[in-house]
Amino acid sequence: MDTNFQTLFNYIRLLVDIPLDDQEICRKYFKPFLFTKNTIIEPAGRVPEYHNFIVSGYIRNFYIDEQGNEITTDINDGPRFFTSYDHFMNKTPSNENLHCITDCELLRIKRNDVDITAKLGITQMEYTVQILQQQLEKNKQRSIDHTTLSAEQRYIKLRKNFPSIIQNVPLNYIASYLGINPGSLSRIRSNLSK
Amino acid sequence: MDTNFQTLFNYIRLLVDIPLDDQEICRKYFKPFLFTKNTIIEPAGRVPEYHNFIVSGYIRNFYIDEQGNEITTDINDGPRFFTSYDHFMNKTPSNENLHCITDCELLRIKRNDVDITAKLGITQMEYTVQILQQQLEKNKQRSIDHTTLSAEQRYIKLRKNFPSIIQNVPLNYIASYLGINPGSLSRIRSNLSK
DNA sequence: ATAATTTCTTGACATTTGTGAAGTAGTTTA
DNA sequence: TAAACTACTTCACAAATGTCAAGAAATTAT
Repeated sequence: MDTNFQTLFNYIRLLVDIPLDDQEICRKYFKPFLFTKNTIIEPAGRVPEYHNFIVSGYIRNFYIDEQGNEITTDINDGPRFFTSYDHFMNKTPSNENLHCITDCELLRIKRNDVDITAKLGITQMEYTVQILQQQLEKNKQRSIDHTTLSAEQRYIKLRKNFPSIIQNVPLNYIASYLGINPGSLSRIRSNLSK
Repeated sequence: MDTNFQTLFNYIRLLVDIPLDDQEICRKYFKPFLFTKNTIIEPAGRVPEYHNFIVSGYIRNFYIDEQGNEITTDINDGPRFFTSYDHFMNKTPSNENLHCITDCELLRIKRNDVDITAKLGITQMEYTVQILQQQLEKNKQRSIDHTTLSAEQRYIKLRKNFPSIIQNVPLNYIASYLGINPGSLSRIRSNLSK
């Protein structure tokens, strides 16, 4: 009994039906992986090799800026798909690293296999467009949050929407993701707990 | 001789070829509109009726927050497609108003007609996905800019990339878009000019 | 041209957040 | 268990930005 794929199918079913045939295709092309904490599963500078589904664990995207600082641009936990979408689809080298913050269980499908399975049915295309739209909406909301909310409000919102991230991800990654200095974030946290 | 459509075709050709047949379809379904300054072409609360191509002029998206403040979330000038993408595609009521900052020449296609023309060819689907990806990338970059750049740096970047927006759009809209208080933006501008 | 309106700037002061160093606590490794 | 490392907090001070009111400048309407 493979709970990885059950997790995957349950997640997909949130948006679309997934016929048995398609489940078989998934089982054929998605491969389970187990990564330990601090593994870089896709390095910057290369075209992403895989489309990833997080079964469990926490993964961040980060890049190195001109001053050599790590900038965390995204943090995700399972169950969820994630990838450097634009680079994955355009086959251009990504500027981002994908980093396992904790031990992670993934299901991964190779780029080429995505092209193959895409020809098998319209369902996948529809699903892909929906995922793209979700991602678009997420990025848009994030940019609005960062233009309209204070550092404290951004932290409160993250804590409310993703409490498990606060509990499982080191605060300096969270600080970078929120665009707040780690010291300032610490101060904000201590103010809030009074 | 219709310069509106020449502008449209030239813009599309930046990404894909556009056969004569498809040009005819465009001429059939896209309708020219002329709006005067300060017209709201799509109000918040409704499902967007049109997909828009700006031939000339400046348009912003804005919504009203809980405190009654106008928040400008996007500013576009021609030539360019623009829409409240997620609401347009999902047929859900938008929370955003589309506001002509200046007199605007548009080409518009109705939602239903997009569905019709989509069935006519794969080119449009490919083009749509590319536009979606562009939009996704733009939103992502914007959120990164707002987490990593100071107010002054954001203004400098906008001025560099879109000098015509600085010259043609009132600064309080720009300030809102950049997430800067209008007074602070004025100070930043005066510091820069020294 | 005058008035009315909108847009932009300026200034004093408040608040938020950044900076960098130091120190504490917790966790991992040997 | 000790040592090493990582994560987190705290502090004093600096810098950036917000707030709000007043007024100047520019634009639009009468």
